[in-house]
Amino acid sequence: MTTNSHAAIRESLLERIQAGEWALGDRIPDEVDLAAEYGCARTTVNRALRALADDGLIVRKRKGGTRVNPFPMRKATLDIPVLREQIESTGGAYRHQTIEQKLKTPPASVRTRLRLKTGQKALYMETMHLADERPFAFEVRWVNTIAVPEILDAPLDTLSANEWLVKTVPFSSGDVAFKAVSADKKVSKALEAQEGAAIF
Amino acid sequence: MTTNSHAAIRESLLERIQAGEWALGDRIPDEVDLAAEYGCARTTVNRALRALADDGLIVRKRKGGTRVNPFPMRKATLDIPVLREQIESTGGAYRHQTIEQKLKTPPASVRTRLRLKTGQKALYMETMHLADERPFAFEVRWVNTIAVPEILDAPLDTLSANEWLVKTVPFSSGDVAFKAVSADKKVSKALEAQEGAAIF
DNA sequence: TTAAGTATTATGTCCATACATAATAATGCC
DNA sequence: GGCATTATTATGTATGGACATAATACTTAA
Repeated sequence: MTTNSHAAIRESLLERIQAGEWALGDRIPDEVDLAAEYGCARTTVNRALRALADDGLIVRKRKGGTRVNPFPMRKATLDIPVLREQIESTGGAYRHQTIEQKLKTPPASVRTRLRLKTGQKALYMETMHLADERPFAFEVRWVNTIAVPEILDAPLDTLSANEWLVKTVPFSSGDVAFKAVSADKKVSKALEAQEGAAIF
Repeated sequence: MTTNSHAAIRESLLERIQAGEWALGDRIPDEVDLAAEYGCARTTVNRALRALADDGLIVRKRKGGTRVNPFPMRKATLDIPVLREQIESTGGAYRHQTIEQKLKTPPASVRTRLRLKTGQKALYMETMHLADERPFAFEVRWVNTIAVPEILDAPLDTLSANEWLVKTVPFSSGDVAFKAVSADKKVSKALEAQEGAAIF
């Protein structure tokens, strides 16, 4: 109850579910009760619960209440940005460059998708994609190393992680999520720097 | 403006974007103006815009306003339910059964993911998955036949569409989305019927 | 007993308002 | 001019109240 926001509540509920406070298929308290418990408006709880439902963690039914998804289907969610294709289709030469690559604790949204518990780390990668040596896209990626431990030894210098994953990982074995982000401060700095470097 | 709901507004904006009312990277009216135009509260417009932003169709920045995503990255989103693995891991015998399979107009949420225009159809499939002849899961699936035209001739009797897609489709070529749904009326009817049939 | 109709309940949605926050634009100063 | 400071602006989030709706639980009549 440190801060009262939909994100914090979502966070808290996620932990409680993962901690086993409610079993699979169990009904969790309704919005009014949770609002009382967290000391906020029902609207706020509603938003948190809707987010969890979108992630497939809980199932909601009118009158029936909200339940922990009794059918936690193991699914691999791959968002594959096909950058190489996009670039080569316009006649450009594709190249990529790894900027950062290390184990890190992911934020809540990613953690939910990867079905990691709080504190568990995932492989964090930042990659710059270049078309004709000009920066084209910056990509952030999280990989669940528990599901895909081989990636730690993969030859990511020559293949992009994207390609490697698509070619190597049996789809039934892991949970992987990619995430392309829009440019923020850090990114535009990197883009500028490279753009400058490309000019000279 | 027939009905005023976040879904309708989202729908309308999606069409207007696809119709080219605003170019890529263009700024669209801000929430207050849209609320006035649609005759609703800003909250409602906000929700619609947030949904579109989640789908990657628009990009939002504080003070900067909302813009049509200038970087419409083509990406394939695969949500692969690995039902066979799940069933066989518990020692069951897996079998599936196609219940329905036809071209249909998808709802907005699916259409957005498949990047189809209004009115364009997609392949709609309903499949029942059985473990030891007992109904285990019901699955609804939408496939963009423009991206994956070969599926119309695929041997889906022996392979499930799931397996066929995973094995055959080059990931860079198409937009496919799967969607597993929780049991509704129609489904539970089907489940009951099959359960009864399995007993005798 | 079964079917039809009714009440109850938890989620779904909308509204009007308020304040927070990030990012740009404008300002004033050296 | 260049730089730090201060508006301004559009989105982000939260609230409390209201009504809609779907689905269950209950009741009543055939």
